[in-house]
Amino acid sequence: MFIKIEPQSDVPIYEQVTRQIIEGIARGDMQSGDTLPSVRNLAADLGVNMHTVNKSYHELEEKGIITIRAKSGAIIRSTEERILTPEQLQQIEKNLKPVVAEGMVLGATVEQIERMMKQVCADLQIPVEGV
Amino acid sequence: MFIKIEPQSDVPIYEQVTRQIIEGIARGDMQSGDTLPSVRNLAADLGVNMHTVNKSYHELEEKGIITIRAKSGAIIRSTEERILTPEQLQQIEKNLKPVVAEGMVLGATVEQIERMMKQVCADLQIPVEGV
DNA sequence: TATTTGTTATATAACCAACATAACAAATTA
DNA sequence: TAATTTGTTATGTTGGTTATATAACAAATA
Repeated sequence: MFIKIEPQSDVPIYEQVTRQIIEGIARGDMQSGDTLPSVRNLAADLGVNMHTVNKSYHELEEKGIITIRAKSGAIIRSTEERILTPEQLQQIEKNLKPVVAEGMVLGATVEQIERMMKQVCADLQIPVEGV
Repeated sequence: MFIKIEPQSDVPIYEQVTRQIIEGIARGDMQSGDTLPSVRNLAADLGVNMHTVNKSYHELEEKGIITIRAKSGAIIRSTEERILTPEQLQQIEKNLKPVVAEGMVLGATVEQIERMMKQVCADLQIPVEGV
């Protein structure tokens, strides 16, 4: 798989797994309907504990990104199933706020931050008009 | 002061303090050259421990936002002193990435996320062209 | 001089991250 | 059907972080 763990990061391992799976889906490495590797397989692959991966999968389920079928496997939900709720939109905005605020206080302009956002989108290979 | 602590948030108290001070500066509630309250005063004000606020101040210093003068006080650095280093820009982009990626996977469009970013800027009362 | 300041030190309690091991029961596969 | 694989649950341990409390120090300030 495409996941790389940085053991001495301040980001917890289970969070690293969660983020990189999300980025993998955004990038198109994985599609709706695809099955994630079993928690044991991925854990062995990454050299981490089974429960660490399991925690990540449940975080993904809580975010509404995958469906875990007990004793069967984890499946990436289709985009149709993933309807953006107002709560999710609010959550994204809540996550965005401290990042933007810090950037501004450090002296970044709105234009710079917008440029960075487009750069991130480009990294995720998401088509943006004008990129 | 303008800081409100949510004790049962999953965000640590010292992190809440850090973020709200950053937002306060971005919003213009505090300006460059202003002195932050002493760690003891702010701690008493918020009903938290001295060391919790102290940790927050040192986080702000590490981010390059304030200067702590030993046995004197903490001062908000001027925008001129705060020159955006490439490392800082990269850090902002690194912080931005998981938020944007999650939004996209949940079904948000680039336009929606850009709109949210402008909303955040508006909350921070930062003038953006066309707002 | 007395007060206020950040600093440093020590100690404690609670919680979280991560690991290890084991067993269970349902789903899948051979 | 039998063996394997699956997520689930349980228990325990280790290490680190968060947050508190208390105390003392030395420099800056009033």
